[in-house]
Amino acid sequence: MKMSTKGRYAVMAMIDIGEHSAGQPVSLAEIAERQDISQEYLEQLFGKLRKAGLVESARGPGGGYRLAREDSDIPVADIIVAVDEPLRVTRCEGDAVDGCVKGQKCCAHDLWSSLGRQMMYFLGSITLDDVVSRRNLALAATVKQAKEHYVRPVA
Amino acid sequence: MKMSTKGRYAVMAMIDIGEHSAGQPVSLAEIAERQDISQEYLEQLFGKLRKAGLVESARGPGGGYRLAREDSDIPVADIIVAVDEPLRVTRCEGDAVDGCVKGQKCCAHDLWSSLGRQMMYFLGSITLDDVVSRRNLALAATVKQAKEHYVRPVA
DNA sequence: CGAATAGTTGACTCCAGCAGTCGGGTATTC
DNA sequence: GAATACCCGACTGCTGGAGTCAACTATTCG
Repeated sequence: MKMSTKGRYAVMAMIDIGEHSAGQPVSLAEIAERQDISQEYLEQLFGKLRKAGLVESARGPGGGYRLAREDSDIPVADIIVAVDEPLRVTRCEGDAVDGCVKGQKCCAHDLWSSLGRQMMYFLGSITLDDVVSRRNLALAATVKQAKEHYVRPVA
Repeated sequence: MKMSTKGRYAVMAMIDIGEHSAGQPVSLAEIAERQDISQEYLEQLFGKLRKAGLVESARGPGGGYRLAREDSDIPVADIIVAVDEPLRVTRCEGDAVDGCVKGQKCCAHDLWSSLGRQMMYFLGSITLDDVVSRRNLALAATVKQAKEHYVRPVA
């Protein structure tokens, strides 16, 4: 899991499309203007988003990008994963037990993978649509369960 | 919220102390050896951990560090926060609406702060003791609730 | 006392990766 | 065929993390 402005920008741009595309594709110039992100940078990001199949492009005048699927069908996690490179495996990362500590799984290994999973689940369960159509959020009640599940594994 | 090997190392080291300290302080040399982290780097980290009041030090021969509190009383979150600097505010971070987009709160703002909170809650609810005394974990059931709370805010 | 141990501090180097830019493409529309 | 807008790769600057080094201070123990 990784979070940078890259991922943030991508999500913002996707939301922008969701909000302003009325069937018509939305040009990067518009997005750049509205979201205050340089167009050149957006081009980079949208290259990846397109390859990931999250958006479709239309060239020529009147062209731009449109969402490949319903916004209620695009989890935020997909966007992040598409633009943020799969961070290099530093010691203890992902599910593989590559070089944790002396070839063995380090004592905190499960903690990190659990955290990563937690984040992915969270961002995977929230769609573009969710982000657009809501304001003020709070979550708290889930905490206790989170701990329960960590301490006394289900599997 | 930020995650780097810094935070990981710190947690590993703290666990190491928790496991090997039988009343006696544990020296950095030992930890460095067992966890395969350079001692010089550990020195840096422990400087912060000490200032944060998470460990106590004893100098001289036979010296080292010991946990300032019971391991069941040290949430992982505290450790991370102690060593990972409070990341600089890039555009849209923390709770402040500094420079999101043109002075206004950007459309994804709540999403990020919610994610950060989610991580903090998770790591804040897990103590050193939890990490040590468990294996294989899974959490999943919390996801649905997380989404509920995001989409239909309680407050 | 003095030597060995081990924490304390601050400055320093190295480098991957992010943020952002530029220039030249190619497809499409009108 | 001109304007629009996506497409692509290369390039730059720089921050911050990872790790090193050296000199210092406090404590123990013989």
